[in-house]
Amino acid sequence: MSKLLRAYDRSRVPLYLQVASVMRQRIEEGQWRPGQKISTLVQLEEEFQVARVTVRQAVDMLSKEGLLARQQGRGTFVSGGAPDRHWLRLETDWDVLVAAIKDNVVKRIKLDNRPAAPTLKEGEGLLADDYVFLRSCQFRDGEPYGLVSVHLAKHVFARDPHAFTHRTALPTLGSLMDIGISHAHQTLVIGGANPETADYLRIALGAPTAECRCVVLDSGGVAIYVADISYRGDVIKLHVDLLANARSGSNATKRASVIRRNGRMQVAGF
Amino acid sequence: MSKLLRAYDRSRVPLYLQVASVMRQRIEEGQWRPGQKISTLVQLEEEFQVARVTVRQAVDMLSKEGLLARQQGRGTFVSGGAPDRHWLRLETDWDVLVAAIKDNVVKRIKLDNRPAAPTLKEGEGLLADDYVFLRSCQFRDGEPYGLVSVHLAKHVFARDPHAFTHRTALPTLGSLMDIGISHAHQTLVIGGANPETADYLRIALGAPTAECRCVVLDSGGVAIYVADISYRGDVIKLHVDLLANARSGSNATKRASVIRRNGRMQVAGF
DNA sequence: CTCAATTTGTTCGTATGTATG
DNA sequence: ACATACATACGAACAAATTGA
Repeated sequence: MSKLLRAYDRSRVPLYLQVASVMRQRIEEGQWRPGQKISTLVQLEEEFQVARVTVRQAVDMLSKEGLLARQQGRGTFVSGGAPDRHWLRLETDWDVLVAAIKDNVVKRIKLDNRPAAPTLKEGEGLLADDYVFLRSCQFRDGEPYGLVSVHLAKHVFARDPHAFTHRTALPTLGSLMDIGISHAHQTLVIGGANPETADYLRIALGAPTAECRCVVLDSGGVAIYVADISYRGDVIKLHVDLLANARSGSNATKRASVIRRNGRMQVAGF
Repeated sequence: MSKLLRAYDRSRVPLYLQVASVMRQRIEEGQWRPGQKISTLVQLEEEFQVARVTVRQAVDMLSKEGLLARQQGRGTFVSGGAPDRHWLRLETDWDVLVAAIKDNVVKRIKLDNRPAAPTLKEGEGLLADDYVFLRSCQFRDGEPYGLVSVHLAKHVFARDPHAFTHRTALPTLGSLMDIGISHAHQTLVIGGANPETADYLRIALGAPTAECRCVVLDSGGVAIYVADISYRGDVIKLHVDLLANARSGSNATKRASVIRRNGRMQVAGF
């Protein structure tokens, strides 16, 4: 059995769509360049180990998308380059992050049912007395790309309700200088869109998303800001300077000693 | 038309699998807790706007996975908590990263065709004269989770061929103290498995992956290490301390001024 | 104990989409 | 273009187990 058929058994996505995805990927990566003649149907049949009609179905799709063009008797050609993806850069530093998102355009979402408090995991601090729940959708060119749910401690929200409801919360939070911030972290995992997220972001159910969680603790260890953000998986890009800390002069060996192998947790570079 | 059917139009993944995914997510998130009775088939029919048989197919799947248990006349129950995913922590600091992966177990892959040199993008330095290409697959409990392709400058490789072929390259590189490292960065985007990656990682074609690229430049700005890594998307987790830099004492406002809005690039927290 | 309501289990028939040769 | 096979999805009817009045 061929690689592809084994993969098909694992996925249940129609074969012609899988073949189309691989071909689209080749165009996006520049492996197949604009104007270039791609392999013949016979070659593609052999490579993907599928019937001719299946290859044709895949090529049909990409033709309709405007990526390929067929000419009877000549072959199939790449008609245009794929548009740029991964335009959204994710930041990993408080100051850069806050400065960067302070002008972001968002659309508030009205809520039917407001969850009272966030559910905090271990290491995410203590619950505040009361929270305000804010929700918004982020747009670019009229296209939604991020769905943001924020729990903001009520006593912090009360400091400047107008700013918190009309602008992104994090910069506003940063501008309240007298609130001591003892801790701020973010986590990211890759997930799949649930029905609600899929609907807001206008993507397929189960389409890959970046699930981000940002938690800010005040000087008393109370979680004053807890955000859960779902980004479309295809627009984000993360960039990390591995030597940023080393350059800023802290002790390298000391930091390296922080590593723990807690249970089955494992660590890797990315 | 319901949200789900609109989403179905966008995805072409079988409906029963989509329904199963949503239910699995609810169990993983704790929205449906172990022992709890979940909604009846009739309720699920209405919620997802699908036929009874389709709901049953989804429940069947999760039963086989051991997440749900059905009892005729009583209902369907959550049998156990979902196992912890996201066990692979991605590191964002050179020292921590190097120390952490130095004992990783990998399996070298024999190569048919060795690409001569990496393709460098802007800002990834200058090409070295010659490269050695190494490829390996990372395992945990006999399950593959990462596929690593490394271009290593030949003159660096020649310093300790045995170490570079038998251990992970990055720690070995770090141990060669006289090689000045001027720059090291990583990028991450979310991608989908191509046929080759899907085969090595034993995942579905197009299944979400974390596509990581790590580039190390020597003091002359030459790219001596270029790694392209594909991780299974479902096992990784990224954790970033937003205040790490602030704590190490560098000037916050100075760093914030680094932000550029180059073209249509946009920035966000995650 | 019986009865009715609830809930899952099973099995028709039908239609459509996918994939092969 | 055609015949064939299989998977997906629907709706509907009926069977079997559980529960509580």
